[in-house]
Amino acid sequence: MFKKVLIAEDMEDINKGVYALLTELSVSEIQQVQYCDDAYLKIKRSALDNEPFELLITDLSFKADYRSQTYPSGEALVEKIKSEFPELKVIVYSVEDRLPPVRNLFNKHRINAYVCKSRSGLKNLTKAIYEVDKDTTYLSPEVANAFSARNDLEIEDYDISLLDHLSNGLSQEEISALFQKQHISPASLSSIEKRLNKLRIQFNANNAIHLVSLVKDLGLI
Amino acid sequence: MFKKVLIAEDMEDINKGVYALLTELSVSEIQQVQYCDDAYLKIKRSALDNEPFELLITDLSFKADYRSQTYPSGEALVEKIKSEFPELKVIVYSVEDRLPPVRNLFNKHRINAYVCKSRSGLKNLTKAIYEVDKDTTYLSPEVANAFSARNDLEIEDYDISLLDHLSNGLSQEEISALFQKQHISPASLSSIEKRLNKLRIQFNANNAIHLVSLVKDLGLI
DNA sequence: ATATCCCTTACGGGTATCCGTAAGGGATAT
DNA sequence: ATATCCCTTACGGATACCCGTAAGGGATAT
Repeated sequence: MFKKVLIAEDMEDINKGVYALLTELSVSEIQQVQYCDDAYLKIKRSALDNEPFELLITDLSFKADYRSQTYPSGEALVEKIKSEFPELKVIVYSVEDRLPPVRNLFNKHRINAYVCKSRSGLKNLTKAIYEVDKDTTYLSPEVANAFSARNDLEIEDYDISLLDHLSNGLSQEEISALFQKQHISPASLSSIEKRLNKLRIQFNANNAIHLVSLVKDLGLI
Repeated sequence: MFKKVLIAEDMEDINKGVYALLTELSVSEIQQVQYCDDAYLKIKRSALDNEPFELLITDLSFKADYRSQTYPSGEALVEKIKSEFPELKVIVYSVEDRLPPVRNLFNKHRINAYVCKSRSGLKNLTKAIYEVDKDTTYLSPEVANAFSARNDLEIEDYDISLLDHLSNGLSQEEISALFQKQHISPASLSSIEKRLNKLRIQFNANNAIHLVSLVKDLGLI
């Protein structure tokens, strides 16, 4: 079982709950932080001291306050950590239960487990810790079909960026120009129109506004 | 100080934290539920038994699970409670820190206090309990300017419904027809265009998609 | 080499939206 | 009563978006 674990979670009470859980699992060294930047510093320091953490349990959303942060979100922290310390296991523990963001964490950042905060969050977190200790991954039941069921159809990064630009106020013509400059293909206005048409059908959207509204709710952008 | 308090919060650990806090404040009777429907039933029952609750502390978002609920959210619960038991004090305790939803809770449902879950959430919750006990309202510092500062300019219900219809995929023409049927004025296509133009300027939006995207992020719809 | 398929692009017509102008109507002030 | 102001509505042109068709080009198969 893990000996040295770091908890990154801004809310005191939850942080305490996780701490209590780890104590029950007889983890000998548990450290807690309420800011992502502190998490990074602690991990960095412990690595330099040759006493590295074995597991990071982190939330996704951290309330911003007067302290400005290099890593404002759990995702930013995970990205940095996993690129610099790929051997450090990471469990994300968050209320987010939309599938695309969860899938992203596994695909892009190679996290080891995802647990939804919920009525039985701590129970699932326990399972996750055991699984990750055994070098397997774990997915909370709430988001179990993040991969298995082809729940939302195949959406490529291209589509995401297209929708993102749209939601940020760019016209289709501007997006076309932008893609041309960035050498992203397809870039023609016609292709963009076609792609958006495909997406509208896929998501049963009446028009572009509806489409963007839907994918925002789904957490795709 | 309150003697009989109900906590409605789906997450176990937070529920426990609030319970502990109330115990410290020597509230004699504390009951806890993890579903809004249970909260309503308990309140109803206690009223019938002539031993009514004096205070409800509730979250806003409750994770949906296999149990289908009449009141799926804290807001739905609060609306029902405040209409049926207006004398029951209500404190909302949630992570939501966008101003419009918070303002709505006070304006539409006459809640007594709003506390943001955050690093110092429990401290603020304590303050809120004291204030509400003294028959005053309380607002968490994170959302203190929900009323004072004219933070987002004057947005009427008309605008909200307009933007909501837009985000649900209706064309401006369809919205015009709908408003005509509902005898909502102004209903003409021209007026709707004008209103949207005003909103675009107000929110610095490039186009309608951008506008809807922005107001969604702000929590207006 | 030719055929076939798929993707990208170009084009054109129809529709929705954007935007300015102006007419009508109600409320209030003079 | 008249003038003024404000809101609603109508209209028309410009632009953006929607949608179908078709041409070109690369990859693979025959």
